[in-house]
Amino acid sequence: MSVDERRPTKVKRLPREVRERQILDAAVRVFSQHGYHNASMDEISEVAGVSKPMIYAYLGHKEDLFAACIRREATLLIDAIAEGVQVESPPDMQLWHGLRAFFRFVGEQKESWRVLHRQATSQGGPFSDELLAMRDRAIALVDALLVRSATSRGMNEAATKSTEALAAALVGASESLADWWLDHPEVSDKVVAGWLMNLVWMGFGDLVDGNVWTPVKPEDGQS
Amino acid sequence: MSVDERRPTKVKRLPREVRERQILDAAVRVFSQHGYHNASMDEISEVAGVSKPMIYAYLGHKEDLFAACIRREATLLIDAIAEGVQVESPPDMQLWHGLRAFFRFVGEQKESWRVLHRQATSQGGPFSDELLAMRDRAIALVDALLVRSATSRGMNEAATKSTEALAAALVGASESLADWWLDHPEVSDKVVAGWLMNLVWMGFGDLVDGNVWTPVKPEDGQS
Amino acid sequence: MSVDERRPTKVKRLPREVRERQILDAAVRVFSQHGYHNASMDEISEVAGVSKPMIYAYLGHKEDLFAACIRREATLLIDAIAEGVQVESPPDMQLWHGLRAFFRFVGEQKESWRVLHRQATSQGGPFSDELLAMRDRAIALVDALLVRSATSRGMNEAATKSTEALAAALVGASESLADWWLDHPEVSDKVVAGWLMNLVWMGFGDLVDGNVWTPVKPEDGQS
Amino acid sequence: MSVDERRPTKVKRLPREVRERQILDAAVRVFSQHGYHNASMDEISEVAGVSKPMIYAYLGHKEDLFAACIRREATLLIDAIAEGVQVESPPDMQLWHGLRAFFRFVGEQKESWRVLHRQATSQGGPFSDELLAMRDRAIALVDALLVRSATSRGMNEAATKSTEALAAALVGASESLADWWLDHPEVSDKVVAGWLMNLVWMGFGDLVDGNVWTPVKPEDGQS
DNA sequence: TATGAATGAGCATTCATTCAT
DNA sequence: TATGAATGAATGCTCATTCAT
Repeated sequence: MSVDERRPTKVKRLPREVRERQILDAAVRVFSQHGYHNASMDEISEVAGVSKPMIYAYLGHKEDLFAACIRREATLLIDAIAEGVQVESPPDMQLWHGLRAFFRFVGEQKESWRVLHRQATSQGGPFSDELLAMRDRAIALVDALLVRSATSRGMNEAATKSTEALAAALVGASESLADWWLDHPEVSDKVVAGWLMNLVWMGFGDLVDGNVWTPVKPEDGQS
Repeated sequence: MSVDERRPTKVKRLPREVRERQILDAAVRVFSQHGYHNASMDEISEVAGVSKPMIYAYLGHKEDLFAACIRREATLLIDAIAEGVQVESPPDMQLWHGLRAFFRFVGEQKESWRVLHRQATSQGGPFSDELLAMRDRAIALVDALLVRSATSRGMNEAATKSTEALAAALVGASESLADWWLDHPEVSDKVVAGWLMNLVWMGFGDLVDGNVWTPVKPEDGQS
Repeated sequence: MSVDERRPTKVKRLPREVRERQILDAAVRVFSQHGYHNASMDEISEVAGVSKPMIYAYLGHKEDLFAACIRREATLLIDAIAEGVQVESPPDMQLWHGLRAFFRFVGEQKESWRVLHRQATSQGGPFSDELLAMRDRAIALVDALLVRSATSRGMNEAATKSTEALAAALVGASESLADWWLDHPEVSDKVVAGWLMNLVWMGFGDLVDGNVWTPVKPEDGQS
Repeated sequence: MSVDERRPTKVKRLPREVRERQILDAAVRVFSQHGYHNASMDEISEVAGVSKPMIYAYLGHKEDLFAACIRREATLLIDAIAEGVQVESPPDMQLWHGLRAFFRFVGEQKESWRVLHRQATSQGGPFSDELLAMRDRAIALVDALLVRSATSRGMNEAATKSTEALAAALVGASESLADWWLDHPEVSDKVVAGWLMNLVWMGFGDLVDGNVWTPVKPEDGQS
């Protein structure tokens, strides 16, 4: 058996499914390194150990290939988070576990995260649509969490209006913090998640409780 | 035939300074519309009303040109923020005015913002370095603010370690919220800034005060 | 799982002859639709319901395949014409029946005709040789007819020299008229054949009879 | 002067107009040799002594380039014919001079003729439209000639219906005869034109005069 | 100063063709 | 017999960049 693996016949003849995974793996790697535009199909095919025609036959054009990468990685991320969250838990625990799962994913799947965050956010191309949609979904989920939480604590008007915006802010903060964390691996994911949790959850709690910050002199806020 | 025809006004001999501004304006516009890679030097030269060799003579290669755009726009943003902040004010007011200036800038200079946020973040060309440096500077400023604030309120250890990370989170939250706001122009910049201020400042205040969130059951945090 | 599933009827083991016909049919169809170059072996194999390796095994390379198509269809055409012509008849009747058979074939086998006329004429691949040879054969046949006819009516020198050229002209006229006819299906094949017959036969008859057209002023013909 | 021509500066800097002609010349040559599909832009650029980007800048995509070739050559042909024909002459003389001009053109501009006849006729591609249109125009002109002629001689019904078809036949005959002639250069263009003129003009004259050919036994024509 | 003219170099894509099974 | 899997080799096209004027 091991001999077979060491000396593959000149041309490995693998089932489509396997090849597709190989290709996607290579593509994620290359896209994550060079970015969408600077990534060449040649390099991907080389890294995948597969000729270009196979890529086109199985995954389609460059754009399709990229979209497939995004879709796969985004699904992985979402699944990871979903797996972490317990639906029955109170909102804060859900958020907490969601954040932890998120940071764990970022820490373990650096390349996936880079593709998702760096490339797809960039701009243009029909794929960013796909990713922005998933980002919006994440925001909506957080929003729902915030709403539930606020409701249970007695929502006031100020909080009501702001939940969607704050959900967006939280997602952005998570992304940015994830980037920061990649440069500071000495901190554990648990700690990082804790910081963010404090910032956001406590801050939001204050808002809900009517414990709001306002400029000392109201007129200072005038534009 | 006549003297006028031999020296048509078409060939304007403009001072270098003016040409450079024309070119940068055009470049920002085109980069912001198509993204760095899809923007072609041809289109930029056309929009600028200047031939390509001039662009190369004045601003250098495409990368240089892009970096120049980033630099100019980032400087504008930073100046706008700096102008809003009063150095003598207490930390919260500084942050408040900084945020307000930031959102005002985003609202008024949409193209600039798009170039800064979308293009430069995207992929690690040599230019993103430039931008990341400025982003880091912003983070450092916020960090300093947080430190000052925490110090004045009696910093505890938990807060000390976290300031830089939280500054990064805040910057990310601001960016993300700015994007959200561009899709929800019905909200005033003041209100948006207020939301973020509450979230962050109050949350950070809680942290400093030792009023921290922790998982209900500590063991839940185990990975 | 069951025996039936292990030997699905899907894999028909057909005799070579049948497969070849399937393939040729498909090839004629595809070539006639897209032209030689734009026709892809993939599409042919798909239309034929046969995998590509089979095509190569049975009919050889693309060029060979095309040549085989040409040969088959040209043979069909020639047979159709030969069947119409009665060898015993006088030359004019032979030509007449030949033309009729030709137009009938064009009307009934449009795809065959398109392959023969459009594709093969077009470009000097090595296949067009094959077709040009058959075309030359047709011209030679017509030439023989003209010679016989002229001889029987007392050939003069002018006619002698011209028969081969006129045969070529007649073949070209037939082809062109066939194309015209495909766009004017309201005319019957008999009528069309009649027109051409008149034009050519009568004109040739005049020539043989010495009833020739000459420029009014001979010097007009000088170049 | 001659020295300058022998040692051009490394990069000749010619006005656009000149380059376009060079490119078109090369394109006609290459297309005529290899056919549209087998002609590569690389070879054209090489033959033209110009880099590919210039071709694209000046003449556009391959299809556009080909269409430009067709258009130029077709215009040359039509102009050559138009120049030969004297509008005031009687129909037969017009046809005569038209044919003579046509054969002269074919003899002198073999490459042009090959591009026009072989390539464009082939099929598919959006360019053949362009050429077919010009062919139709030629047919229409001949048709008009036939109609005028028939009218002046007392047109009968049989002739009336057939003119358009016969015009198509004549054009096809000319093309085919031109091809034949290219293989038989020993015959003068004048003689060839004379043969065709006789065939067609006399035959058509017979038709107009009611001197028609019919199958000996009418029932022979039944299908 | 200012530009039309020119190109090297690369990239996505496709297709006929052939193994290994 | 029959085919899914695999590729070498082109080819059309684009773009940043630079001369020669």
